Amino acid sequence: MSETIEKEPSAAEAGAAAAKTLGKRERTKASNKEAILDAAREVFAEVGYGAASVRDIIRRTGLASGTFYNYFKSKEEVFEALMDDGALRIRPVIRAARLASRTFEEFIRNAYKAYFNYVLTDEAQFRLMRRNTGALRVRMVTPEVLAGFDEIQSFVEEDVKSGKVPPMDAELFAAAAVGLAQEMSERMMMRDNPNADEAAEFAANFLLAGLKGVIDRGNAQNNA
Amino acid sequence: MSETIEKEPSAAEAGAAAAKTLGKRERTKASNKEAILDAAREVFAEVGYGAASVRDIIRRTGLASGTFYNYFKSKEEVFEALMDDGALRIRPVIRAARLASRTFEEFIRNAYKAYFNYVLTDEAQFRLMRRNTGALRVRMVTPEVLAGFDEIQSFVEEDVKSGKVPPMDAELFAAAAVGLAQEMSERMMMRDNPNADEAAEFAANFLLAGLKGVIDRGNAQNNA
DNA sequence: CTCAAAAATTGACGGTGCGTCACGAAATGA
DNA sequence: TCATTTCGTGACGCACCGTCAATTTTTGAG
Repeated sequence: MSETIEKEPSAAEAGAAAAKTLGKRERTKASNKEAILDAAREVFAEVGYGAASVRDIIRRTGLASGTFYNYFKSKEEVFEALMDDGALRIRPVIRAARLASRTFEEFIRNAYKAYFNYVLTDEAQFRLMRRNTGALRVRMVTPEVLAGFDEIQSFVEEDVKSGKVPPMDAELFAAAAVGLAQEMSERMMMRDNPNADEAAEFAANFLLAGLKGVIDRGNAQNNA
Repeated sequence: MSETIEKEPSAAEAGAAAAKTLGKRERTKASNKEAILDAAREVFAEVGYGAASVRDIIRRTGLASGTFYNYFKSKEEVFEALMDDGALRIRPVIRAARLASRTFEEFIRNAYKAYFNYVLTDEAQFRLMRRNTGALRVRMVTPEVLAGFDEIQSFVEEDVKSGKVPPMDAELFAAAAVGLAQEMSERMMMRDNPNADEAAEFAANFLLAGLKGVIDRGNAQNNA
């Protein structure tokens, strides 16, 4: 917890391009963690979660087996970290969409667009997912992403409170939004020429119309 | 591969209530498999997939460890069998809904109703699922169930062909239907007083309105 | 620059669970 | 009754897991 300000070491030496002025400790720690995450991503993508071993992962980093456990408690934990790591990149975008959007519709369109594009962009995560499909599936919509989508629920709840929208089951609606994202993104990814914007538009149209339908039909049983 | 017709054994003996006239071989094989499946369901539900061991499972049956492998190839296989076993109970209902329904709307309503009720009914499957939520999640919508929902895609495709509905991306639409089922059923199950019919109605209204919305908005880019 | 304390790395080790296999028991049907 | 076939058994070898004491590296103060 030393909050002491670092003094430039022997200066120069040029050395690594690491612009950050950090102790060597901190630097190798960060790079090791990154290396382990990268290796894990590869291995999980290649052989699947079940077949992957901690040793397989650590071997690729050149580190010793015991070192793995300085960074992660178990195979499961590194896997979850991997998922969250991916999610962390999309989460702010969804949050930004939330803050920037005055309309619910605007928010939905932006959020889906961001999400679908992210899914397509992240090549490693893509392969990771492809490899892990079965009875035990990877949660592409991780808790982190979920939290992002939960903004949907709160948005709906606000609109309900302000009377813009009749009382309805906001939780189920948010679940629908998440389910759409999960399943549609998965199918989209499997295609030859995936088009994120198109899929996002489809999803958004679907969701917004669905909302309207639910309201019109009067699924207004609120349980609050 | 003996296709020989079974001759009544020593008849009578009354014996087990097993009405079926089967050789003892077949009978114990069936009951063993059932016992293993039951034990596996319990164990997975109690400690989760990761922590469950094949020995934990087989121990509850009183059988020897090696015997497990006469019935299943691995832990993963028995898990999948468990999932399919559950799905097998709902699949015919969805299929029946498909055959009995002349309207797409009718089909959707029946299918969702059947699915949500199934999810709530199957206590063991319920607990199994509750226990297995995380980055690695259980596929409540198993491949078997998926096949049932794929009827949705074919139904839509038919309607497209017959001109009832403008050309659209039936695959993405079906994905949406599946995603709804997966995520909404999960949330529903976590509630204190789950109401399957209500949730099913919500989902059906949502899906049908969504379909309309997608059509109106002209997400008509077909890729066939 | 030196050196002792702190922190991180290492790899060998004990333990656990997996899947196989040779053997014995049970069922089949001639 | 008996040979054949099928199934159950549990010990065995193997691979992986997570730990830990010893070792190396880094740190910061003198």
